[in-house]
Amino acid sequence: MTYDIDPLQSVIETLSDPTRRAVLDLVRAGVSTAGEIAKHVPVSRPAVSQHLKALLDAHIVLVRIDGTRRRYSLRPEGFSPLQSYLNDMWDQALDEFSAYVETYAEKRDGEPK
Amino acid sequence: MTYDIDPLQSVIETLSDPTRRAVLDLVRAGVSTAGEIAKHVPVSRPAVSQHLKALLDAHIVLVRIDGTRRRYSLRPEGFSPLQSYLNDMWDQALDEFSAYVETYAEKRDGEPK
DNA sequence: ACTCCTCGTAAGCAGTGACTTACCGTAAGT
DNA sequence: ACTTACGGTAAGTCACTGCTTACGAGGAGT
Repeated sequence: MTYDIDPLQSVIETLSDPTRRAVLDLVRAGVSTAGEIAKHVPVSRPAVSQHLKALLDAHIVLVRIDGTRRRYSLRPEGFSPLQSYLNDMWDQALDEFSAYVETYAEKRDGEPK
Repeated sequence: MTYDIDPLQSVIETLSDPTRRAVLDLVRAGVSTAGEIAKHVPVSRPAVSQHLKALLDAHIVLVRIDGTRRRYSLRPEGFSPLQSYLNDMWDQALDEFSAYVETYAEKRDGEPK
């Protein structure tokens, strides 16, 4: 991952790896520590650490230090950039649909009662 | 891109490339042909074709053949897997928030009037 | 039929990113 | 103090992917 000033880019990029999503799912499910997560995922513990770092950098996960452990938790606001992006898509779809309905209704038989 | 039976995986993976999102944005904006898109993007025309193929495979874009041209258009339903995934995240956030509110209210002073 | 235009596909290359092993720092328990 | 458990970081490897150039297929117009 290079620099990433763009929040949307970093969120999508981070979510695009399946293993990383698996890690995220475990965090979501309450498995909060790196070692514990590693037991449920087919990669080594350092790999999990690296994924957790990526999730942190994308701001979709939080750490709380707890003695020698680090407890990770979900940070749902982190998904906002992605959600906004999707909303744009849906809006567009709606706009085009209503435009289509309008022209269709007009060209066909004008205003239906 | 390997095989991808998983729709969520293919959508996220496809959206994760910035150039590809730029191509998608142009399609959204009504620039429907490969050659025309290539004029607005800092890569070669074949590169654009490859991106369009990826978008097709992920089912977030459609083609209509029009003589010697191919007109691409947005297919918003293609985003559904991603939207569902996000919804899960938000739901989870809501659940945890209300659980927190409940225990907090209970432990603190019982049911507020 | 010949040319022009549009565009997908093949092949090859270079950069990136997801892993692994090895290592080191640090808190907790005895 | 010593040991044990946790876990982040470094270095190196390998596969993948996004790019380019070169090519070929197929409609449209003359």
